[in-house]
Amino acid sequence: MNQAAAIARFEALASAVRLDVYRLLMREGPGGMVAGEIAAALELAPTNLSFHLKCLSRAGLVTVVQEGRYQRYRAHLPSMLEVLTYLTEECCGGAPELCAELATFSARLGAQAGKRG
Amino acid sequence: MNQAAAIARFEALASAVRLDVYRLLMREGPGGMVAGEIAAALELAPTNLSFHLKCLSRAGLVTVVQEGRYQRYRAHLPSMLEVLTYLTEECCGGAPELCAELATFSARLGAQAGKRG
DNA sequence: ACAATAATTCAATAATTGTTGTAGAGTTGA
DNA sequence: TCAACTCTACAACAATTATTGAATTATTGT
Repeated sequence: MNQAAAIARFEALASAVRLDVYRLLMREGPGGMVAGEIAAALELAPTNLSFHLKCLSRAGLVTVVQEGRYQRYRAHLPSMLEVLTYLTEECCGGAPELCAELATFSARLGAQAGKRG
Repeated sequence: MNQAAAIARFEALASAVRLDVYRLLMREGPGGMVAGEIAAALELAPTNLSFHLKCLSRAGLVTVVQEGRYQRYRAHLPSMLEVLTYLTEECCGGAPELCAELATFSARLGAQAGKRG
């Protein structure tokens, strides 16, 4: 993961609308939601939601698949794992035992992400 | 943790300068760095660095303590834990076993944060 | 083919954020 | 007290981001 990709993901979550959308999709889990459902749940204008969904998907934080005339969105856990790994790379140069714990945590989140797709 | 605080933290990391600073402080670990050292390491103008450090500290991602005429900055792990918890609250409503794994991960990062202060 | 539905793209406007230079507040050591 | 040093506060300019409405693309069912 490079710096530009990490910034795109932080920018994506640095907006009230997008943070609400992402957390909603997190709560919804593997089933995901179609755009209209998200708009109804958060009371957003379709145009505005579309703008923010595109931002989230371009950042890699959510995935989209077309279902007929609907677009189904899902939170994408592996991309969050990548961000956390990027943040904590070479962490605690003077205290390597802490880094071992981070590695363990990453492995756990990674295993979970595998189940979600 | 509320939405506004979470947004402040994502905004804080959604800038190349601040992301570099945060990762540098992460690598440096508990010892932290004074502003001048950070400026030298990243080749930043003092005024500009000060602006970004304030943003990071107001967001709670770094801590500052005064040491004589120096200001020492350190990455603050508990605030990162809070953000992750906020993101994954009520995660995977339809698959509770995944949430159990997230709880485990949070506990681990929490224990680590305790050592760092 | 047609009308209805779902979602996006585009263009215009409003609002926010980043960078730079100058000045100033606090600390140190003689 | 004075000069040197570290860092921050303020103001001005440049650049980016968010929201809205109208129009467009694509799909469904009759």
